[in-house]
Amino acid sequence: MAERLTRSFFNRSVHEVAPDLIGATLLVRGVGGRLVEVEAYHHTDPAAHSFRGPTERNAVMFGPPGYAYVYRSYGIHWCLNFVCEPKGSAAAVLIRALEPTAGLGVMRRRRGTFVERLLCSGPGRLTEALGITHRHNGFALDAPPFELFARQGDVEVVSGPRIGITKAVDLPWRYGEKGSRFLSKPFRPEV
DNA sequence: TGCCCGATTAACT
DNA sequence: GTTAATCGGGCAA
Repeated sequence: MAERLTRSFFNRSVHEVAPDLIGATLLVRGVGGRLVEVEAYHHTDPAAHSFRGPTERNAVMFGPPGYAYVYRSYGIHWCLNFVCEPKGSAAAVLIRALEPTAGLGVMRRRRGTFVERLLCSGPGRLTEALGITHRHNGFALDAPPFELFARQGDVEVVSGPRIGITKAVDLPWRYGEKGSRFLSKPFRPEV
């Protein structure tokens, strides 16, 4: 079995952690799969929730690494982040897509679709499929209901601009598995 | 208190 | 390609 990711895994630069998460396995109560797409955010980054300092919503981002930051998006969806870097950096990785490997039936029921590639291909879809809500905000990532396992074998990681933001749009802080069918959007082919 | 808008998605044309 | 759904956060007043 793959090695479990501990909190020390997250106590590094968000730009080291983000690509290292590609290919790792995330389970929530046994439901989940291989991460194929994430984005990095940092307090010096105008697109980050933490850019303007701590607030009630983003408090977890300012805490220690290895915890889940969950926020409401567009009044409709939940989005899951992993807090990174030493306490105070206010850096986090947005979990955008995964390749389903466990609990497919549960995910289909929660999502209301049988199309496998639409189960977890997008941050809002992923949280719906895994049953993640605001209740998970502030939870440790190395304790139930979360389980995280390091990737096994080689994974080809590509990067590019982040999706759905209007500030710092050119920073290539989106990371994903090259060629995965489970990305929320394809990466622009390298020149 | 009021107003604008967003780390999205699905259903349209 | 365009747009409605839906609502809390953050900031101006």
